[in-house]
Amino acid sequence: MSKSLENKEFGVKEIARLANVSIATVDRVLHNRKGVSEATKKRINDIIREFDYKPNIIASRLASKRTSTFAVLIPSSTETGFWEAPLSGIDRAAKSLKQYGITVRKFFFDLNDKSSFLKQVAEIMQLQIDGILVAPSFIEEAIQLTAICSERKIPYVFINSDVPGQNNVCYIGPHLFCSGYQAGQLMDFAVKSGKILVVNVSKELDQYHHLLRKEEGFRAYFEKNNRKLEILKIDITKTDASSIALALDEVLTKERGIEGVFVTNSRVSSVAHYFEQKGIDKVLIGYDFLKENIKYLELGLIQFLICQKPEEQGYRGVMTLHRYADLNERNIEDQFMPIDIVTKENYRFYHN
Amino acid sequence: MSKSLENKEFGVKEIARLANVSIATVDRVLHNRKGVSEATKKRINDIIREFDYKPNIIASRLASKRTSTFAVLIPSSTETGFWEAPLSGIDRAAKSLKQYGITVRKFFFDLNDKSSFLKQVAEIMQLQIDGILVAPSFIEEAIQLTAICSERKIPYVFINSDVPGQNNVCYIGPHLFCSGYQAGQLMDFAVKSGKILVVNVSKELDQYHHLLRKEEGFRAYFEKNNRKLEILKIDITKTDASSIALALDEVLTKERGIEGVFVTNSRVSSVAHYFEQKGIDKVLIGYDFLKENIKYLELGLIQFLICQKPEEQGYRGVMTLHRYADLNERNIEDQFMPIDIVTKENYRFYHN
DNA sequence: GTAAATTGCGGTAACGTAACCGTAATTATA
DNA sequence: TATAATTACGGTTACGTTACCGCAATTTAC
Repeated sequence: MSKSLENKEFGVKEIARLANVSIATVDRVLHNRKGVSEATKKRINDIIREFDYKPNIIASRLASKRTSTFAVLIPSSTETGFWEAPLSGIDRAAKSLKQYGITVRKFFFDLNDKSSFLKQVAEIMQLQIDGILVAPSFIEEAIQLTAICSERKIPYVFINSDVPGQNNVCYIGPHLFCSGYQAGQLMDFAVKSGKILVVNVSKELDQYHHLLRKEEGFRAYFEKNNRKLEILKIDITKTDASSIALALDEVLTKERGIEGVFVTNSRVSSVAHYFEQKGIDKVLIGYDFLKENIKYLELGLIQFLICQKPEEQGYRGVMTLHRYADLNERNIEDQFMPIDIVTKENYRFYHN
Repeated sequence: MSKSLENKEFGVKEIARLANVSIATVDRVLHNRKGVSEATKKRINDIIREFDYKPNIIASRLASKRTSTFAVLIPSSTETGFWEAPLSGIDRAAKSLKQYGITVRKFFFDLNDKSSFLKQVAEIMQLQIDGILVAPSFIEEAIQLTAICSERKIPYVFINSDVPGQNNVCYIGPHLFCSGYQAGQLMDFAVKSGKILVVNVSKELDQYHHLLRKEEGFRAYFEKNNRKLEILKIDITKTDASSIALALDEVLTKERGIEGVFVTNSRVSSVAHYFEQKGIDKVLIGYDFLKENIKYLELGLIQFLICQKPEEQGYRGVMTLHRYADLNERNIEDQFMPIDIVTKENYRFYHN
């Protein structure tokens, strides 16, 4: 409500006055366009540094009418619906950046089809783009993308899964190993004796190594803490209910005394469904705040869900591109999501 | 990097043209200042509605040089250091709003001295303020504040603890009952038999009823789930180590078979310290992501900490004032913080 | 019936930055 | 040496909104 009165703000005009040049020249220096002699450039830069000039980004945006456009490349909504949350975070960020003239264009690929990824990349490259937020689900293909981006000097941020050493702005997503480790501790709390079963459910080989990292973390917990429980595992490479039932039937009849089950991804609801059908009561731990999972959490068939803020991943992803491309921030750090423990009692308050 | 070319943006100029008036008149209508006949006002408003005019807030802020100032009124850093986190969130928000000409002024009161609260209120009221973020630790005094604010039409947001029915913009903080309920579930997981002890540590009567709400939630869990554990409780009204040791000594010698201890606030580290000294090993659950607490979490003396994003409370508090006062949002909902479960295995990733 | 107040509105200068256009002065080219 | 190209800079408009100043026309007061 109040006006800033005293504010003889220090701006280009003042710099120009002090340097005995026009504001046009100051502007040229600020955007290091050419047409300024080294001498005046130095003079101006000295003043800028001395007075720690910070441009008024409001006026800047108004004058330039500059609009950034970012591309987002993520899987289209999958069976599990996992990507709905990041998408909604992306939309939230897009909405709040819209008023500053920033546009977000969304592109989707099919998780079952690597070529669809490259097709979308080609599509994106047609456009004038100031940055890309990408889920590098396919490693080879993701590396191809980074090559193109590097050539065109387009910054890119990885979301949800990482491909190390790719000169990306940063990574935003879970720390897989540690989340598995956390699952180990929870399992240890809930199961006092008996065997434990690790279940990996995944059709895609590319996804499989993510699951493995979680399993490694899970096992590491028991090792580090000298818990000598027997840990079994099965890989289920089909995701339909009957395939899962079959696989579980087999292992549960063969192996007696399994008290806890750890599903390394959001497919935990399938296992819960199976338990419900068969009236089995075991400690069940899995991943992700999905409707189906919450249903079984509520029913008491799932004890813990580990969630990693998928919505926020999307939001942060876009915002990070903004910080890098529009606000010129550099040295942006990787952003590991918290390892949230969601239970029957706190899920209502969970911010995805 | 690209410019918005086609954008013949629909603005006041266009409205003026369509309504056959000057932009000055449009501006008068937009800010419903007087000096416009009912007829033209209607004409302009119709156009505004028809074309769904949205003002360019960039230009608006540039032209108006309007700067908001918000006051923050929270406890000065306490023994436990709890308020450092909200404060850092407040600073983070202040920093990112600064470039838009928004100032945040911080005021602190002493949690042991109600009069210091009112003194700071008087201080604030000297200033031109566009909103207040306040921790209503003292109920009576907080109500006095709201009365003054209502009179002066200053909006206010409550943080960390609520005083219902005060016409505040919204409340931002934990849902105490539910967080206690969650603690109940965790305790139930970790303790299979034996008695449970609830410990309330607090000097201030005003704070005590917050603790009670958590205790109620805690007990409610066991009741709802038909767990017939015996739940004992003690109130400790002094916070020094020896007072706490004395009280715990007494109850632990009198009552045998206590397996779990629930401390209803961040004083849990004091209990952990006592356990460490005496070599006692029990399940210990408490509150808040504080250095001391994390230390004992790391050492395995505390099993679970329930945390409610104090940093984010501060951040959201300021941002909410901004949304209300600057962006003119209305009907802002209460923002209950998630009930985060922090363990030895995930605290490194916790975003406070 | 004249003076004073009020109403309704238009013109326009800011706000701080961006960037186009023009033009001297200098340098390169023929 | 005349002409073209380049360099180095200034002047100025534009971005969309705000808000001040001012002026007719109308209404009210005396």
